[in-house]
Amino acid sequence: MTRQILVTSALPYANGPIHLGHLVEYIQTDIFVRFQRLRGHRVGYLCADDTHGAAIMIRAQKEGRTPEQLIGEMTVAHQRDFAAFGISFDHYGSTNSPANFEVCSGIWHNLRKANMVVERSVERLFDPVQKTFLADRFVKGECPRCAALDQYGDSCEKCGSTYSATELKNPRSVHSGAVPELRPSQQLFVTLTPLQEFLTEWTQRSGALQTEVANYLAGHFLDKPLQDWDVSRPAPYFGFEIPDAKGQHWYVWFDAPIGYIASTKEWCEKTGQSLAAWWQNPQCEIVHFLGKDITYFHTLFWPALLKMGGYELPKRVQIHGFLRINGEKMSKSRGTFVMAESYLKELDPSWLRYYYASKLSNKIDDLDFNTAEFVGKVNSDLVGRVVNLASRSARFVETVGLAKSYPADGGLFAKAAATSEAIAAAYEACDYREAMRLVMLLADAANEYVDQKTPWTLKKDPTRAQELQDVCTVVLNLFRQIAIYLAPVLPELATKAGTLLQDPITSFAQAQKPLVGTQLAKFEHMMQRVEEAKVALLFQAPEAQPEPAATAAPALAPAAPAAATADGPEALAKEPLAAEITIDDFQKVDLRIARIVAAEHVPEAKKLLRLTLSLGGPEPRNVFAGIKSAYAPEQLVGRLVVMVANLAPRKMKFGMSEGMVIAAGTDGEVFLLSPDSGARAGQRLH
RNA sequence: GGCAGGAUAGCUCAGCUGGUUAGAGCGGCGGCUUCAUAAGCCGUAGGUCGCCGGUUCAAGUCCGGCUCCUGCUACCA
Repeated sequence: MTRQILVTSALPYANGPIHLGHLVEYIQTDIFVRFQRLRGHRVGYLCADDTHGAAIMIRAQKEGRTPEQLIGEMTVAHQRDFAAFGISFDHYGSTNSPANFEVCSGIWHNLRKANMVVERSVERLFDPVQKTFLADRFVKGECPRCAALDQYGDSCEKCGSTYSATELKNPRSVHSGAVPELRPSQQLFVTLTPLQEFLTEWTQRSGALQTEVANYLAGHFLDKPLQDWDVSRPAPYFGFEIPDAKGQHWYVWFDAPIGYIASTKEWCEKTGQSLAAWWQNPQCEIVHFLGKDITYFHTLFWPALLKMGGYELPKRVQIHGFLRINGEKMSKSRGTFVMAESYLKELDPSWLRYYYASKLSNKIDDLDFNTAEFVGKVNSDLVGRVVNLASRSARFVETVGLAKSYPADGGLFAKAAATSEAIAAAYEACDYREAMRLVMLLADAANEYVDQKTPWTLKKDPTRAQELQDVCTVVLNLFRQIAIYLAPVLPELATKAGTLLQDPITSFAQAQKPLVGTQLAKFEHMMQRVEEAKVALLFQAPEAQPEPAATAAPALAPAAPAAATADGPEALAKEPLAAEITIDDFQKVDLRIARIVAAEHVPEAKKLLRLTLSLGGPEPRNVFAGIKSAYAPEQLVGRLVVMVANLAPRKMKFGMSEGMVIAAGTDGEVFLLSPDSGARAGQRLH
């Protein structure tokens, strides 16, 4: 039976280029899509750029252009990278499209009709010093239930009760320490509680989710009433203005997943299909691929939107883990944040497709890119075992072609044909690792056969020409089967195999019947070996890159610009400048040079070190600093740092913290500041 | 600390509803071959299946406890 399958990959954010981490997902999805097409199913593979939100707006501002210019440039870059890796979208749209606005409006209309948009003026806590509304987590006070001190505005860590920030007794702004005022704020919420039962049922019993994911949702969100979802953002905001709420915009996470539908809509209009046939058809299987970081948007909010919008829910949400590089998190400073574009300069996309396939399973585990393993898999599996089959047989029969009828092969072809369904089941389950293992076993068997039949000996005896042709016919057919089974992963190899054997590979079913009597095209190598040095170069830390000559690949030199620094716009884009302040504001902050006289681990804390800081005077300060990940206590003792000396003392789990040490860095990076030599502890910074 | 997952050969991982001597690939070691992109084939050595206890005729597989690791989250004032 022909199935109809709509497949999506998560929409990449238009704020940065595609990197190797993204590609895990797009390659995983593309393999699934190509597999389904080879099985003869009707597939739509849709994606788009995710373009809205404050980050895009702010970045465009900084770069002195419009958000539209920024996202226009980015989508070109994204699609170029995807194309280079063979990602075979049927259509690639943008969330900033008329189609998306239309679909968003339709869903919004239904939410309104169902009274699921809660439009209310909320009394919220406002910081009169910072002049901003305060999120729950930025207010602390006494728990209204058990009167525990120093609790956040959303829940009490002592008694576990939840409440709203306005219920806190003696609230304080976490930013300024000021007493917050109550001020009205106009907010639009989508309330999910009417769907709580439906979502519980769907997540726990539909079979659409991996079990870890279902458990995560059950224990994290569905065990208590789902909170209303704040979907409005006041101007200025780059996004769609909400049609019935002047000055308010849909939050980017509202319109981003809807982009799946909008992209489908554009595709349908372009190709004369009906959108309803894909999104409102219970026979159509909707499959989403995404990373674990965006699980909850896709398994709670998104199903709710689909349900209310009158669309079908996904049959499957396939979630994968993150990419790690040689056992570590990807990191810009270590040079492991490798852009797709950098990879493409020296390496073959097919290699990465196969490598990821050989590692991917149905689990949410992270996937580790190991340089040595990558080289091994490409050179041993692909070149040594698979492609080599053609190399060691095709040349013997270049002039005579394949035998007229398929010779006896001891059941090899039949056995490989019988493996077809097991391989297909592994692809279907996204257990590509298992699929690759099964295929490599076939390659092993074929290589054994070559060894036993020694075609090179047959060649020397003209009377055994028929035997030689028979043996090569067998080997080339076994090779072709493998190329068919690998076609979802390695479409280019399939094309080359089709060209060599003068019979294009278009279907998985072709593996069931041997090919006979065709002529052969002139033999050409189908895949190059990879040099380890080239792969290693990819992951070198930025400062090491200007010296490629030290490696075995001197030809690479021109590619790496010998930049004097690694400065770039990323840091600023990630954390935009704060609102302007006056000199008076600045002078409220008393920054001092301090000497670390003692530093020690806090055994129970994951991120904190306990520092004893001297300002030169008699009373040292006790400060907890979240720098454990980057500094060992021994290396800190004696050095000078900058501290906020007049910060209100704060009671922490492990004791009082009497100040704050200044450091730069995001995403786990930490860089302490040091004064030039000559500065003394206790001196103020002006 | 809370939640979710994991811990099986040097490395990456399989081991379904408990059942004979625990598997694969890579790597190591030894040999064979030379058609092929220094590719291929054969053989071999490696494991107290994290720890403790329990259920059972029988546990890597089930139950309880513990240790460690990963992710999310909280503690980065």
